[in-house]
Amino acid sequence: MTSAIRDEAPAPEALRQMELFAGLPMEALTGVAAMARGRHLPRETRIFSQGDPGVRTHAVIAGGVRISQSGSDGAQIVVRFVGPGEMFGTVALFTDGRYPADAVTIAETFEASWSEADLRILMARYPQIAINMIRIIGTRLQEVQERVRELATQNAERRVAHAVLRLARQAGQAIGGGTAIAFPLRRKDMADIAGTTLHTASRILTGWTKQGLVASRNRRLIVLKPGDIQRIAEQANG
Amino acid sequence: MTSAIRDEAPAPEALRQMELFAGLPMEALTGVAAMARGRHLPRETRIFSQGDPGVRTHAVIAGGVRISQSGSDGAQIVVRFVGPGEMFGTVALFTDGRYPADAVTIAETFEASWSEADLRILMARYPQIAINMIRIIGTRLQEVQERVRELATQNAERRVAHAVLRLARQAGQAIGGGTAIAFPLRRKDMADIAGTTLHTASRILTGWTKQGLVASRNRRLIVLKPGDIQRIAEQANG
DNA sequence: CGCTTCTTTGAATTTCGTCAAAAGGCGTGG
DNA sequence: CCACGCCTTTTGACGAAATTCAAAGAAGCG
Repeated sequence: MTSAIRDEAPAPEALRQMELFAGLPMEALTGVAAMARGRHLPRETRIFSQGDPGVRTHAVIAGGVRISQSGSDGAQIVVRFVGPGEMFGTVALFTDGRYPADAVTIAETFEASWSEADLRILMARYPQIAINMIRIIGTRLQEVQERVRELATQNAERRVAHAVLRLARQAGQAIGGGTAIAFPLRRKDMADIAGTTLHTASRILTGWTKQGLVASRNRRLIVLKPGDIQRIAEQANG
Repeated sequence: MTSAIRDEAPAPEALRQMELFAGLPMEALTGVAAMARGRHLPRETRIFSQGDPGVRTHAVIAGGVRISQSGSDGAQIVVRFVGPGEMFGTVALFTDGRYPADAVTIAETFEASWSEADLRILMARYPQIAINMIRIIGTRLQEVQERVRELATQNAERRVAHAVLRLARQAGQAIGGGTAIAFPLRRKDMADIAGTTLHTASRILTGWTKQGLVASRNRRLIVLKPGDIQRIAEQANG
């Protein structure tokens, strides 16, 4: 199911919030908005698949998207979750013209996208856009690098702790006595994020639940004691 | 020891080979060369350290550089090795102004570097540079993502196999009956690249040596049967 | 030639993934 | 509203893989 519920251009004001277009004059934003394609998509809709040609750069205006990647051997990881104001599908831009991952909505979502050609025109006219893009990708690269170090050096519990903290920071909303992660997460998702199996992830999370560090309400994880989780994330192995 | 042996500006012709300045007119290259700072550095020289402020973008003209990262807990990984024509230190550009890793020469090296301010001027004048930069970082991001998947899903032997193949592709030179990796690698380096311990790396490599898949001559690894290594890299776990 | 650094190897231990199965939730359709 | 089936989560037992601990050999360097 890839059909849009309703199509419309995004508002220039919505673009102003986005890092890619930060620091642009209003007249530029109008031009950017004119080149955008906006789409409303229902939950669990595939936006693009690994290997698809004809790359566009996407941004979530509202809702959320899961980016995942599967290798030739079928093993899968979740690359990240994308929330409002964040870009996705930017990596393949100006490289090989194929998406390197799958993107699927995890809730009803309004997204905007631009073609590579249009973006090139915009960048030539407003170099600030290119610099913003470099900053965005550079930051992402650092984050992924961080993840590599985690995977290479830390045990499963620490990795899950990091993943939970990252999600809470990225998509946390305060609720009575804790921080809830906005979107529903299955144990399998947590496992794919932390680079472990759903069994290990389940064991760790139920352990924490029994200690009162976290709680789950209908698929949504609630962090009750961020300090304790932080301590787990930082403590040396063993 | 960070003292340069000898300083000089890089030749515009040397820049033409670099991906960052691909597709630029000669007159532009002259301008780029004028803004560069070139340095000759002896072996095992630290170019920058994790956390250093005042970020510049660097390129190796000749020689090689090891980029490594260590976490707050002391655990260390090798991010990558940088060879002639490749850039490094680009990630922090336009972000937080601090280097995210350590860079140390692994051989006598000639490197060039540009300040963030100069690069910004160059990009405003030649947007192609910005687009090249985006492509370079985007490609790197994909590679690192790949590594994340490897670490999350593959066992140590497969990861070492991937690491060896990557190095051979990047820095391999044909010698009698095999491909030698140009720079000296200790077991600890291999381990840090593959995300394991030097003990495990040693066991795996001596195993391969006994089977005749690889050989070592004074710290340099020689790949004798790339096909067999490839098979190990691709075979399912177990 | 002696010292330091790197590599190899063995044995014990631990972590984590695998196999297997039960229990819990949720929505659908009767 | 209840019963059924499907999907997810939990839990136990087991085994394989890799880290840790320990120490001996080998190689490079002054």
